[in-house]
Amino acid sequence: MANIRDVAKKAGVGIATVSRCINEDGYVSLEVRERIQKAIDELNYKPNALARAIFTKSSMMLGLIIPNIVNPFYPELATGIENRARERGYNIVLSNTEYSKNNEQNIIEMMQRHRVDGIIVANPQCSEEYINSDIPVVSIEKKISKDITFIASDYFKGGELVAEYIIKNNLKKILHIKVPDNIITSSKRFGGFESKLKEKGIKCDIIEGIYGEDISNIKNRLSNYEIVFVWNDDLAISLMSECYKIGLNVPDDIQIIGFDNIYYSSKTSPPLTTVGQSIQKMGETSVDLIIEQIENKKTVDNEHIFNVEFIQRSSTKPREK
Amino acid sequence: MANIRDVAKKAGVGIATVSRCINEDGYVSLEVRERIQKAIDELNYKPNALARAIFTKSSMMLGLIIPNIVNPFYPELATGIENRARERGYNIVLSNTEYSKNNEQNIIEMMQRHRVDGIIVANPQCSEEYINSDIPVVSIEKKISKDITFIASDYFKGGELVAEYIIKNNLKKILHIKVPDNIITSSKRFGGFESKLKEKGIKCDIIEGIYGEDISNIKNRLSNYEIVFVWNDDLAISLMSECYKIGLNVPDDIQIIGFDNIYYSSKTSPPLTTVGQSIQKMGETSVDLIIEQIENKKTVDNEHIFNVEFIQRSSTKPREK
DNA sequence: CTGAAAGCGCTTACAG
DNA sequence: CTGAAAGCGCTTACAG
Repeated sequence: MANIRDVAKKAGVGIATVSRCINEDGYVSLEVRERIQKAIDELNYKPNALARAIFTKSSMMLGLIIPNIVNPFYPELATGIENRARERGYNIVLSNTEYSKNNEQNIIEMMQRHRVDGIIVANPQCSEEYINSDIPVVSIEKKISKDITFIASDYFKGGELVAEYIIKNNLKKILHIKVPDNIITSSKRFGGFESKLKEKGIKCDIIEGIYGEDISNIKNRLSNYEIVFVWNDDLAISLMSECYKIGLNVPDDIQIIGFDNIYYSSKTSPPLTTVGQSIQKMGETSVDLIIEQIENKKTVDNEHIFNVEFIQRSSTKPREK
Repeated sequence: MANIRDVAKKAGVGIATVSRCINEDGYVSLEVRERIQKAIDELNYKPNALARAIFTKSSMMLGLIIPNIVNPFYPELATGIENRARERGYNIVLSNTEYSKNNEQNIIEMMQRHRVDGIIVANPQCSEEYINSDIPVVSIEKKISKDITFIASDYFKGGELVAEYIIKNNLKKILHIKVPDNIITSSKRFGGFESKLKEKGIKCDIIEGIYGEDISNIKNRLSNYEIVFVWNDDLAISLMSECYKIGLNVPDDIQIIGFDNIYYSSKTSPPLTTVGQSIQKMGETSVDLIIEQIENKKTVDNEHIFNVEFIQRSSTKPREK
């Protein structure tokens, strides 16, 4: 593959001039510019961004670490991130950890070696590795430390909104399927839900740690409940599927509420009532914040909590007023 | 950030020795190795993979271009690709084009500049850019040229399987929602479907070019049909949702068949009958084939067609025999 | 087994 | 406005 020297020779100029021309930096006479462009086209020359990065100390690459790529929450987040990054001239190196801490450590190491300009991580499992990193980090969903920029939705309020629905509709037999402890350590992620219910003296059963296929383990108990609040839409959709199989009608026999408002939650039968996060916007903001850190070399705002909204669809059935 | 010279100085050795030690290449005495390791740890030194790449002409990065990240088909494909790439020591630079040719051209250019070792592209819109690329390319879903390795499922057979179901069940009022022409140009993607039907003298209505929200435009006509074959699961799921809203029972009033077997197609109510592709396996194979080209600098097999299977779930209702 | 030197492809002062 | 030179952080023959 042609290099800058080949182009310079062909155009009959010095390599510094070619460099200036490519980077549109400093004056190059029109006539020379045309000669250089011609040489570039003829040689099919592509500037080596790696060589450039090593000098400018800026690779124009952002690392994106997500735990899982099947739950559409993360792809939607990634879309927001990728589009904004591209707008801003950055590229995304994507990795998913499959929720393995060991994978995550390897990925961080690799990204550091490749000199990404910043790392955006959703639901991090590691912490030391980010704290010790010389590279700026933005974390989504889970706070790593005071110094690391943190983005999340207002989970507390989300929980409250669901509790309010339950209270208003006078529902009594309640099941809450909680975030598995190994996924988000903060067990009070939906603290607003439990505290609001407790305020009114309402009890609810809680199951923790269920994920994916395990949902079928609880199907026998399902008919005991009027409503189930599930920690994310992905799992709520699995639960609806289970209800369909065992002949439990949603929402007549059992109501279901999820969390996230992923793309498919409006496409289930019935459409899923959920607490909506501004997924794409969170992604875009994470890019803006990491670039701010990269360019200014300092943290400005280091906590962004996004609002959530209760989205009433047909998997719940509010009492007529 | 520390560089190799800092480590060499601290360990009291030459930089060549540090390099050998890091790359486990050539002999370094145990005693020296320990001293170097200590210096690396103390300085928190991370070898600059960019500098290495520029010399070895191998960035250990693979470009992955997908058109869309919301249809779970592509994330699932990406998972297969990413996991296999990591196993083999490669990293993934991901970009999605949003089905825009212009985006795709920019992405290719950027990947070439970043000297990815190979590009895997799903459903390419460009062709010249790949043909002229010095970098190996593997294309999935759509063939670019004779010289570019191509991976796909046996769409023809998939179409035949669906036609066979229809014939066996003596269904007459059939609608086929076809691949939009702007997405896959090859209009005979499911040629097996139409030809098999024609063989038996069975007619079917065809709609082309519908995507996403537009599905609601055809809902008035839906009740005219006994069965709908939709070009992918993503759209089939939207269609089921539309049926639910207008009170059409699946499968009693209308049967629906999709294509892909994405993760959510088993979780709809009712679960979706579909033609299954080996999505993850296609991803893994694409990585193996691109690495083969990178390492041997030549194309070995340049066409891989994966088998498909008819997956009977509850959105169809076969006649009792 | 180990180090000095040349070179990978670029950019950036510094002269002219 | 343009070019020669030094240097970014690494690796690889080549000596020793």
